[in-house]
Amino acid sequence: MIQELNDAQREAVEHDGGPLLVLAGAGSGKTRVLTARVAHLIEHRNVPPGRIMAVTFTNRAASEMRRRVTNILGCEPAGLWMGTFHSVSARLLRREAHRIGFTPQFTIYDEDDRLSLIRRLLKDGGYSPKAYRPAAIQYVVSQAKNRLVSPSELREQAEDDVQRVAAEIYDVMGRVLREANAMDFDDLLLHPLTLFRDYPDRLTRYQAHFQSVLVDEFQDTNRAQYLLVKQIAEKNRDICVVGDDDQSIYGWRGAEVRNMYDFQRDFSDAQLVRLEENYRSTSVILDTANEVISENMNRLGKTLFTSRVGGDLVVVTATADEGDEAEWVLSEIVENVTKRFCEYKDFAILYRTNAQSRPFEDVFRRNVIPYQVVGSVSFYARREIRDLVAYLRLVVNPADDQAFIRAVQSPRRGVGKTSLAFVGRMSVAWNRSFFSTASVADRMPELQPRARSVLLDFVRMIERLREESREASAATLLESIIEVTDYENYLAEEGLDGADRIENVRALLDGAAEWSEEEDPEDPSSPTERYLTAAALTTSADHAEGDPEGVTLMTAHMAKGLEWPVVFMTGMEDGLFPLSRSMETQEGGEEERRLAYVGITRAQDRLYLSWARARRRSGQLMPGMPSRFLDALPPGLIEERRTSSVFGDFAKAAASVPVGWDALSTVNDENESQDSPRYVRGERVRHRKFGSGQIVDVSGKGRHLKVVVSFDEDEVGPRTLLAAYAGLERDWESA
DNA sequence: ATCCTGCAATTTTTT
DNA sequence: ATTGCAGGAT
Repeated sequence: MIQELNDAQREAVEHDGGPLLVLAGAGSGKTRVLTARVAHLIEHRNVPPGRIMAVTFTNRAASEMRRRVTNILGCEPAGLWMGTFHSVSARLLRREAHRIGFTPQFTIYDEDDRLSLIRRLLKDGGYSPKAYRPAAIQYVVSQAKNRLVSPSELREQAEDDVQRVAAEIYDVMGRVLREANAMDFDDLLLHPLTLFRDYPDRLTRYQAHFQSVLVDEFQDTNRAQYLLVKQIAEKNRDICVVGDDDQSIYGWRGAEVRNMYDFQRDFSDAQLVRLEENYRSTSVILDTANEVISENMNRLGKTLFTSRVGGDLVVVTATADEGDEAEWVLSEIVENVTKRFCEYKDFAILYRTNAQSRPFEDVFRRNVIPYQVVGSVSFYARREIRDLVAYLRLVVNPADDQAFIRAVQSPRRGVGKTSLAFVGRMSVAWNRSFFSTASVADRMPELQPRARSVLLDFVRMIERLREESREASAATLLESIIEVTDYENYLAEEGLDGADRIENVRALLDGAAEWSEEEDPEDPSSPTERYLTAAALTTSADHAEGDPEGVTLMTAHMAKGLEWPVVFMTGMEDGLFPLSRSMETQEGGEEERRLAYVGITRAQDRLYLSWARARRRSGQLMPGMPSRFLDALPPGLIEERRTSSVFGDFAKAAASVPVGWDALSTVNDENESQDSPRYVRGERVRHRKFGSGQIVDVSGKGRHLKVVVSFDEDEVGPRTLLAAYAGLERDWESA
């Protein structure tokens, strides 16, 4: 059943035989068009699902689209190549791996793996990670890859030392990754291009295979991504790209809006369809959005309209600080829920940076309001999860040196820096993996006898697991890993912290169990390999923490493509939104404006904007001025408010701030006692994990403030906590 | 030589 | 919250 479509939407859905560019404004039914088109291809043009490639940018968007296509068709479209660019590429590369010097078991290195690899390579090359920050090197290399710049080209272009070193690391890293049978995120997009260049018959095959190609969020594609879909679609020329230049917010990741112009040049017969009717927002909200975006110079230009004329005014509120802001948001939500019969899940709180979620979480928890945070700390980033995944990776791909380095040291088994460094040197000398080098440790008299036997035991253990892996699912394999490493005991020895981690391990097993069941005959890779692919490509953004029926908290970036009846855009201060770092270039400035536009257009019925007169950033109290995006708003569309705290009710403002920030100490020492919440010996506090307790000692200042808390729970006892990270609250109940 | 403790740095946005 | 480093204990 195809839902009702307007003329432009129908044109895009049913357009047959040729390239199609859909300029889809915010809320114009873009996802509906894409899903309807996929369903249309399958149902009415008899295209087998396995010959359709539909790529999106986030896993969320992909699963949403799959859900909706399933809904329209009434059954799961088996074999459909639908997913993120990275996951679709990974699937393709697993089949073709051997042609480009990999095995189908190749590992995907995530950002953390790559960063620690860069650190290792810097040291091997004799560069100090202090002088050449790995993060900076990684950024330069990644930008180069995204722009299809080779190591030698980067070296030629290099303007400073960092870039020269980056070029060298880029060069070395390419070889090291290949030897480790591993690819990083950028490689997933680049290797298909290499494959097609070196094996034109492969390109011909995929060109013939894919009858139809669809691309969502086309404005966010980088050069490699565009070339990939362009090449695949060049033969059949049935390619449909959907995008909105006003919502291009990933320039920092290499996205080039230019691809939208190039599409029209490369496919000169491309049909252009504009979706300009907005079905989401009231005209008040839409006019506000248009006002904000209209100040940008570089636009393709389009006019959005809505039939939902009028609507509640946009509320712009000045608050005292981030705690006051959070309390104000809370009170508006509570009022809306009681008076307007909204549900908590109708609300979203958007912010520029992840760090801003904290005050909201504190206030919601204190008032027992259900909420979910999307994308703060990734499940897969936790130490215990990374440890176990490292074992899994090593079992599947023995050349994965990063996995070896991690697994062999955790749990501690007596292999330390020195032994590991020696194995590393030998592995470079012999041009073999760490694992294979370790397997002949008995022939290395330079190693301590103890290290020798430990390494051999470790190698044997992994090999036994590899034997087992032929039969076993990812979940069973993980269970074996946990058993032979005695991992739960290792965690249990860490005390209460460890108990929490054991819970996470159980969750990992549950997640892996689901993967083991699915089987896809089209796909040559084993369930375990596919599980690892998913684990590597699943980011924090895919996992919401908390109550799915509650208020949603996320960054404005994450919100793209989503909508809520009521949206709060918070932290609307100059320097924060727009972020000052981004304002260094004109490009960056325009992108911030587009980000604001994205945020505003998420709202269906009501939009709130708020800013704080002062805000603690990295433990420092910073004065704030309203965002320049607020200046542009026409008076007729907005209602200005301020919280009572703004009128000098400092006691309330100070009390509303989570304890733990000794904020003013560096700004103004005299006012310290007056304005900054601080810890007092004897005060009762509560910790998320450890429960309630009493402060017995305080030391340090600013962001280094430390407190010793004697917790009531006997198992926990006294603990020293870094206030800035502990997230302590005042214990109101027992106060 | 390994491991433990304490200190410092990290975070703007994400695959 | 995690990681890596330095220095001291084992």
